[in-house]
Amino acid sequence: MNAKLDITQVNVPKAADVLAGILREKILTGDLDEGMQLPNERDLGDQSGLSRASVREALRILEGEGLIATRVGRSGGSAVVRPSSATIERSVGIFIRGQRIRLDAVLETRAAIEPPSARFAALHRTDADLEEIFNSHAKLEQASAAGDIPAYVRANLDWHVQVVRASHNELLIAFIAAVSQSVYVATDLDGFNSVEVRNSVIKAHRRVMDAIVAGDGDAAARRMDRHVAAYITDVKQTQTNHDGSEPKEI
Amino acid sequence: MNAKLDITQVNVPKAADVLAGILREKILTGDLDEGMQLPNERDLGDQSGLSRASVREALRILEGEGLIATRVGRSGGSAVVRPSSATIERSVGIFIRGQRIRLDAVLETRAAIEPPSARFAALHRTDADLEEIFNSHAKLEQASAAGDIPAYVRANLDWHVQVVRASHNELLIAFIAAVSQSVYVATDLDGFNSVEVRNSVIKAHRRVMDAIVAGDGDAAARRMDRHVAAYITDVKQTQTNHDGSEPKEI
DNA sequence: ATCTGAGCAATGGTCTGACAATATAATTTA
DNA sequence: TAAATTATATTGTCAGACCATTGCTCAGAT
Repeated sequence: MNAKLDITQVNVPKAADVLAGILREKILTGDLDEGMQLPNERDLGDQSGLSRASVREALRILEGEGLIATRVGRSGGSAVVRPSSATIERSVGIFIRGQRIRLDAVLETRAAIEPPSARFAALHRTDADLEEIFNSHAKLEQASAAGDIPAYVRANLDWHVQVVRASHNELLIAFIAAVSQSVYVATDLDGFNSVEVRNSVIKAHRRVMDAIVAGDGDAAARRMDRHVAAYITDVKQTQTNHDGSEPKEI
Repeated sequence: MNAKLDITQVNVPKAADVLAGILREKILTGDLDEGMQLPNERDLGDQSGLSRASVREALRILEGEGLIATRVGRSGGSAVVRPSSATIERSVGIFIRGQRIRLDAVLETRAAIEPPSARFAALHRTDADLEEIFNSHAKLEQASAAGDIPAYVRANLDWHVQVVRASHNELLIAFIAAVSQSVYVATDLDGFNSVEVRNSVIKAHRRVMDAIVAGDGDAAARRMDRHVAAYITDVKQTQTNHDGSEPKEI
């Protein structure tokens, strides 16, 4: 009689995946440090016993994960790089577009993350952070006065990112950067961003900045919360004015 | 004399990147819908004028982005899939490990996201959501009573994910899932998760669940905020008790 | 009619070898 | 010394072959 075995699924990893996994661990554990050069593709093939095609596939995986960067030419090759928030931004962007996440939900997410981020910003900000935030706001006021809506929208989003950047929490920064990227492509509506809306945005930003300068975390969180809530209201208002309130996708 | 041109950088996209970009757009715009089969690699090569190696590289890129899934064998091939949060989880995990983000910062991020998520959960939860949350909590109590710490930690994280899931905000769910994944591997300390800590966690969860059942967003947010703040305090306490308070990496 | 098994066909997985494109290093030349 | 040229090391791309895996087909047994 046949024995009853408890085997879940026969695992057949591809050669490139295995090699990528080995290299990934070496990189993430610090065994291969930032800036270090990997052997060239032919040497990697010899060392691993794989063909150059498989080696290239493994390298391409790591490149997609933002762990290495590859250059052609003499003294080129693959070098270890620090994974940046760019990878997160890319995957979040694909997720939003692929899942057809509605603009409402994206704004809701931003509204959830920004107030606590503003609190951290008020508590942890340095003088350099303040300067960045003020710079962004100056550009915002300038673009608003000039009526340059695209520049205004860009400066607006940049201001929000700068505030979160002052929190010095890299994860929150990455999340906000990723989400903002998607908000940007969707809120450049004309009809929205009227003079009245722009002026109230400027006032709200000033109040938040006051709290951050004063190091008042509670006030910063509260004011940011009111600001983003008002923003969402404005967006919904404009959407229902424009069209018959069909839910907006990105 | 040579003209002075204002060219930033000569762009030399690789063949595979171009093809991947084309296919990516077709997928994200819905031109290629979920479940549809792509042509096989040889046909794609013929249609695009590229070699099979380049086609494979393009497919590998899309696979890494979670946009297609490839199977071998007859009637295999590459099919379009919905990008899931798994891609975000992977990139966030790599980001945390690669940037050497400290456990403090990860917990801080979770503490920022969960209270507003609990608010949404209280406002949007369905009966099915409540059942999932109660199930997770039941497992938590059971594991705690049995003294099974690993199961307890897993149930604990699962409970938090379930709460956020009740918010029905896919982005927040993805972020929490990604962050929790990293918290899990780091908070399975012994010494931590004592009986006293476990009992206070259970009480806090009950209070949060009461608010969610009642649909009281403010209370849910407030109680979740207190809960995660207490959790962070406990973790820090344990760390300083154990060793000389060296900051913990993941 | 239905089950069983052997073979067949279609597809991705891997390997090999070659050549092209490119960017740096080394050399030559003015 | 500085500029131009050549050499070289490296990735990028291609073509073709064969292997591995999976599902389908169909003859034959029950």
